This record gives sequence, C-alpha cells and structure tokens, in this order.
Amino acid sequence: MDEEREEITRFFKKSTFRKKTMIMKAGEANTLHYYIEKGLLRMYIIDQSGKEFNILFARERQWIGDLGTPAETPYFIETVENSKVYSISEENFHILYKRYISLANYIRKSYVFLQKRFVSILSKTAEENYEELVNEHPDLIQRLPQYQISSYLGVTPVFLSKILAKRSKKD
Amino acid sequence: MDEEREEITRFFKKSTFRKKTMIMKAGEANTLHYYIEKGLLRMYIIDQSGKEFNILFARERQWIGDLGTPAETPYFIETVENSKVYSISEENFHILYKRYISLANYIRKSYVFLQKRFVSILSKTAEENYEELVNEHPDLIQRLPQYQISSYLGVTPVFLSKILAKRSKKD
DNA sequence: GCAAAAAAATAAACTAGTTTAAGAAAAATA
DNA sequence: TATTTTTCTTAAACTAGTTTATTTTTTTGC
Repeated sequence: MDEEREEITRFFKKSTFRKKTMIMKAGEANTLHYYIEKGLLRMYIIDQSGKEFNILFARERQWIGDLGTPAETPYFIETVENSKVYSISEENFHILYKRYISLANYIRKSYVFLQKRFVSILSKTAEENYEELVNEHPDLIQRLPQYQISSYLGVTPVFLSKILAKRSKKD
Repeated sequence: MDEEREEITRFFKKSTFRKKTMIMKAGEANTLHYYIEKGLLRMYIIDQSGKEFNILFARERQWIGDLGTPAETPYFIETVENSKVYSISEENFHILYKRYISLANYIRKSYVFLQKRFVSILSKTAEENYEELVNEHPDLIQRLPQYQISSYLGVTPVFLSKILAKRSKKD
C-alpha cells in the first residue's frame, strides 16, 4: 500500500494557492482533478442571472474536479482558504483508476454523497438542510462565510440570515 | 468484446416484472443492481410527510440501483412499465467493475448525469426544468404519467399542471 | 488603531410553488 | 358500453423563499 502510494504520487503535481484563487473556470476543456492536502475549496456554477451556486466543498484528503472532463466544463473551482493541492490530468487519472480500484471507489463514494445531498435539497426545507449540515459537518460552518453556506443550501444569504435569527431565539 | 459480454452475462439473473411492481424497498440492505433490457423503472424516496420524490428514471440499456449498497437503502425502486431486467449482487458487481473498466465508467457517467440534474434543480425554475426535460428526453414525457414527471422536477402535480396550462396558451 | 471594504442583519413588498378541495377527463375493467 | 378508478385541471388561500434597499457588525489592510 505504501509503494502504491508512492507510485501514485509520481503522477501528481504539487501546488500552493492563496485563498480566493480560481483554479478552474467554466468554458475550459480538459480540466484537472485535484487532491487536497491542506485547505478548503469550492466548486460552483454561475447561472443565467449571474447568481452563484455552490455544488461542493472539498477539504483535507478529499478530491475535487469535474468528472465530466475532457468535455468543456460548466463549473468553477476556487480556493476558500490558502491551500496545498495535488493535481492530475484526466489521462493519468484514468490510468490510475483502471489500475487501483480505490480510486474508482472515490467516484462511487462521490456519487453516493451527491445523491444524498440531492435528495435533501429536493425534499427538505432550507432550515432542515441547515440543521443537517450543522450536525454532519460542523467544521464547515466554522470555516465558511455564511453567504457561501447559503449558496450551498440553495437559498439567498438573506433567507439564511432569517433562519439563523429564528434559530438563536429558540435557545 | 463479445466474449466479455457473454462472460458478464453469466453473473446476472434475468427477471420479468409487471408494471407497478416494487423491486427494491427502503430499509433493505444488500440490494441488487439492475440492468434494463426492456421497460421503464423509477427510483424514489418517501419523505417524512409521506411525499414521493423521483430521483431517477431508467429505461432500455440503462442501470438502476443503490450504489450505497450494502448499506441499508433509503430508496424504493418500482417498475413503471412491464419490464425485463438483469439483476446482479453487489459482490459480483464489484468483481466486474474491477475487471472491466466499462462498468466503472457507468458509475462515473451516473455521477456526471446526477450533477447536471442537481444543478438544474438548484438553479432553475420548475418551468425551465420542464422545458429541459422535454428537449433532452421527449420519450420520457410520453411514457410517464404527468404526476411522475412533477415528482421528478421536485414540484407538485398541481403546479406542473399550471405550467402546462400556461405553456399551451403560448402557441 | 483607523479607514475602508466585506459580511451579516433587518424590513417590507413580492413571487414561485404548496395545500386543500372539487369537478372534469381519461383510462382501465367488467 | 357502463362503471369504477386513476389522472388531470382549476381555483383560492397560503407559505417558503426572493428581491431590493438600508443599517450594523466584522474583517482586512495600512
């Protein structure tokens, strides 16, 4: 497992980014996959009206990237904190997940995670989704500005603020 | 490729189901994966209030199943039309996608599809999502009752009916 | 530590979508 | 083809979440 790790590492390029650096941009093709050593990143879209929606946050020991590559991506990826990441091209990524099933499993896990999130957004209120986030990922609440969380929950900052005001009265 | 196909086939069990048959039920563990030869199936959840939300439709030459298995599933799968399907256990499914990358790619494609759908639901109005469905999958509009489509779009049947009334005035 | 900028809170008017209910139309079954 | 069941439509009152604008609080850079 350790030499597997070492061999795998040779496919990657290490980079450091200051926070709020855009590392992937809608319209680009043949984008990279990123594995995060340190920091916090977000993947988002910008809709017709210019509004941002966060699709995914990724932090230490997690992956982020557009699995639709090499097709032109509709997504943006930006660092939220100063971050250290390893990047890999689609070609090499493909070679690796052919060879090491653990990497194919990352894709499967991503799917399961997204499906769960999808169901929550679809069937629950923003208030319930906020509670869920607090319970399952309290660290994200600390590390993210509130307007990034609202965008992840699919509501406006104004509405999340309302939820929080109501919530703090309850204690 | 043909002997690959033949070998793969040996892992599967063929079944036929009448429409409206439930073949997977929330609460079950170690659920099967299904490959559809003929027919139309839907995967859905039932929320706290008893409301159904369709997560996925799958038809000829598509897969359906809970990729979170062997964990207890929160999903239901039901035939919408009379259907012929091949089922496979998680163990065998895993063996196969270790051996044949095409199967691992199915998971990747599923992810890409779900992410696209997620973004649409999050950032577009129900009306826009309906138009998108009509354009990209007109066949589904034909094969599904309207209330199943509304559940897929995340709105009530009443609201979809309103959208359609408004829409038909426009021509 | 101060000034400027960014983020969060509050309010009020608005809109997309829900709920409940009742009737009409279409499909399934006898 | 008549009857029953399922699906769809319409209407009206409602609610979750948006929009725009203003003020307050917090963070950042010099």
